[in-house]
Amino acid sequence: MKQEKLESILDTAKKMFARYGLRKTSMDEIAHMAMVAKATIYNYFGSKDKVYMEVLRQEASEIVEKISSSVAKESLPTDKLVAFARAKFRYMRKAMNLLNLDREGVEKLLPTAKDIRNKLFDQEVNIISSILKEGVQKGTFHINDILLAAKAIAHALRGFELNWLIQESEERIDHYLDELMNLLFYGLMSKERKIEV
Amino acid sequence: MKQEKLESILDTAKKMFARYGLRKTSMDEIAHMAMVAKATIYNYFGSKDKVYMEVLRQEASEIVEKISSSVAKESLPTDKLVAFARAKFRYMRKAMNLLNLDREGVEKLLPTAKDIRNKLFDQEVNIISSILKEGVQKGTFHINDILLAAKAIAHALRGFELNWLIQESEERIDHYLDELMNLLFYGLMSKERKIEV
DNA sequence: TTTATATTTAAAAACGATTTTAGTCTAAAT
DNA sequence: ATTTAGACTAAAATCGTTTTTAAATATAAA
Repeated sequence: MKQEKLESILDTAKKMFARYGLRKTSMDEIAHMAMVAKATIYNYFGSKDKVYMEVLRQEASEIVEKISSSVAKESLPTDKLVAFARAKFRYMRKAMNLLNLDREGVEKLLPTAKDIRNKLFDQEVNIISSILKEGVQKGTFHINDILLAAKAIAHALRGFELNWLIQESEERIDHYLDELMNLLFYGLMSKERKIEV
Repeated sequence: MKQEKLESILDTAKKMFARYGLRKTSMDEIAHMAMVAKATIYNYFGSKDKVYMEVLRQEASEIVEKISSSVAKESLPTDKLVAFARAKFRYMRKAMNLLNLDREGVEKLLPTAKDIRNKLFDQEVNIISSILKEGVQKGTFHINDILLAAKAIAHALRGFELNWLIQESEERIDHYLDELMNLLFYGLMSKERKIEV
């Protein structure tokens, strides 16, 4: 098993799935473009679906990675949370296959693909949790149930994910996202509130 | 134009669309079930699509109505906001046509149907705005840009809408919703926070 | 192991015949 | 003056069949 062959296969598969979708790209094409024999792909992956799943897995973990490193660059918990939200949407845009997943409609979705999406969600919750936990330890945040709060925030962020999928004006969405962060930090209740996020 | 005929048509159309979907219900069936002549439906509505749009419009305005009355029952701005969120999801569940809209996939969606959904969103923003405004006037809330805040909240709530469309565990979602409200009220920043919503 | 090639097999596309259905029209009924 | 039943048309959906495509396997050579 040469690593480069495996990478070549996944690389071209990723590009072709993104461009033509799962149904419209054949194993023969992938083999040809990746310059390997078709049998080799089957040796490595076993089936077309498994190739696709691996592509999804890669995109998902890439997103988690990018988000994590964006978050790590910040030191304040508040900045980390903002960095999280922004990075999530910036890099999601580029994960074409994870997105096309939605475009094809909810019911056609392979169960494994659903799992990958759920796992991504869980990882996001984890990251948010650790940000919140750090915030509590540093005394910046005050939260009773960290996990519950993290999940609530993760769910809320999905609303934005959905909205720029349906092609909202892009520019605006970011404003609302910033405002949501602002609200999350300082709440609606009467106290002085900072404006910039 | 007898009002009862018009209502009968819309009523049966609503039920049949909800049960069998737009494509699988014919004008002949609607006419037969509503006990009117097909020509009558065309007299009133002009086309099948227009009947469908009217059904959607009704469902949307019904939701707005129900939400508004739920909100009106509360007197405190905080209670109103919670009532809004809960009512929205309770009544959305029953608006099957508005939901099937999504299940059929984003791209097949009639442009007018999109408009109706956007209008519903705008109306939700309006209700939230007025709640926030009242909260500010009463001194309960402190918000710089009310409209911006309202939109951010409306977007966030869409995340939950999406999630129980994909059939999350139902029970849990409500918890996260409550927690989101809690976060919105009191924020993450360190101060004492009330628990019950 | 990997490759090229051939083979099997199940599913998707293509096709044409048939039926259904949106939308119109008319003459009779209310 | 509406409303109705029914007939009509043109377009779309459905259906049964054939053809093609593409996933997956097998084989033999490199």
